[in-house]
Amino acid sequence: MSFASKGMAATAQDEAYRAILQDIRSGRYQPGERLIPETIARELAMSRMPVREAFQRLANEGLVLIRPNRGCVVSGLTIDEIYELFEIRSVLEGLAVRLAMPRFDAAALAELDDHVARMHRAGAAGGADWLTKHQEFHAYICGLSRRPKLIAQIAALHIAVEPSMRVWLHHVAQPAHATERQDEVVEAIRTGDAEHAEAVMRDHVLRTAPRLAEFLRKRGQAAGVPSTLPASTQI
Amino acid sequence: MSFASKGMAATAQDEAYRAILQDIRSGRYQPGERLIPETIARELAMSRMPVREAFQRLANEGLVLIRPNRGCVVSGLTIDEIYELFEIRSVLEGLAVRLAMPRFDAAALAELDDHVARMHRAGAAGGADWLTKHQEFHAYICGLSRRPKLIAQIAALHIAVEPSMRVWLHHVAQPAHATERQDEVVEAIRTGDAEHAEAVMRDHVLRTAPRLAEFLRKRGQAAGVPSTLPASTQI
DNA sequence: CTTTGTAATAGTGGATACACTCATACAGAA
DNA sequence: TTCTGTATGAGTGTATCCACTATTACAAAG
Repeated sequence: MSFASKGMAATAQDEAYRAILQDIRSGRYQPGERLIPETIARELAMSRMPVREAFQRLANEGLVLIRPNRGCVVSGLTIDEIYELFEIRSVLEGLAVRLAMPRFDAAALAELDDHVARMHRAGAAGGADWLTKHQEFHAYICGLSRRPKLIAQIAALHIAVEPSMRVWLHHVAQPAHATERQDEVVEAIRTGDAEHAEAVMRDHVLRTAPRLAEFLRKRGQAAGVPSTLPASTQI
Repeated sequence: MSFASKGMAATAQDEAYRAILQDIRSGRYQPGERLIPETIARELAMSRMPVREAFQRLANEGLVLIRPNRGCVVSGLTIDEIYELFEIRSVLEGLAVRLAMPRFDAAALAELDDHVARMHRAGAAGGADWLTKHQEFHAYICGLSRRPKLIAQIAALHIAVEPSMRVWLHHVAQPAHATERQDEVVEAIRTGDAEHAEAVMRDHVLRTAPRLAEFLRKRGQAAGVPSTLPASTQI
């Protein structure tokens, strides 16, 4: 289930949130595109209000930008922002794998191998869901850390770069190429050395950034609408 | 200005957000306390609606928990959650200081010393604003990393533990004791070794956790209302 | 042809109204 | 007395309405 939400929407607002999130992740709503509450509300057969509240949540997660009196646009990422997200993800996933190390017994390692195998299959099949399998691989490792907030933060980071990753994978990259790197991570975990595993994971995460960035630069994209921070937490 | 928001509220919703956030940080709204939109709306001379949207934002930041049809409560942190937040903060601030290292010229180092001096003064005066000065110290270092999202995340973490920190500092701890540790960080920065500075910062951040946790355990507090993840980002 | 002022329109933020859910208190049955 | 069902009230979620803002198109002046 990777980084998707589970359960059913209890409320209209939640339903709106999920629907919009899905459409941003999948790329249906492109960066820079303006989201009009009324339109989406009609689509989902509800009123504007729950849609607006969904916007709030999305804005807090940085997926959308709300400017007062000027509406809501899907916030693309600049190259710098993508780098930054990968930097953050590298240390967080490094932490996660370090904390997860004590829980990697034989069963966990076997399951980890399964994940890698699934990734390989999805990659070889040229399947578009390699990305999903890749996220599941990372999610499995992070999950073993048993740190709910850490897991949530990492998940949010995966989601933030997902749209960019999708166009990248769709247009050029052969996932198979990326897959071989995963083995390094698995190997490091197998050594049992937590510090080492952390370092390798950091490295592994960071390695993707420049390749994605280069692709986006060539496409001239990713200069869309710079996302902004939640207005709250500024220094 | 530490981790406070700047500028004026452009919208009623923003005003509500700031007001509630302030009251949670200061401890006026205790963990477990229920927040009734109507009441707060009356207090701020506005309607329920912007207050509700403010709740959404606060919920996303983990400061508040919204259960469908059951209202909004201030979410205290369990001991485990406090540890987790410090763990996350340690790697993020470690990253921040590493990235900030190239920008620590003579001027920056001087300003850093100023921050430490201010902290010492506030601590010696038994001032309640030692915490603020301490946050400013960290914020200054993080700010030099020039990573907006990283800075925002760290700020959010500082805010999350702020209520607990306030009761701790108010009841027992002598900030002066904590202050001497800062010098280690400054010293490490002065060496110019980024890896070393990162390690020291990690250590510095983590050191606070057990002391705070022990205090809260003795007080029997911190078992308030466990905060939850944004329903969105689960694995 | 460009610039500036103005009108029309789309869209946003907020208030109010209404329907539904949950919790509490209380009455009656066991 | 204890348990269960019901009624009542507080509070939540959503829809609709209104006032205001911003943007666009267009017209008049330079």
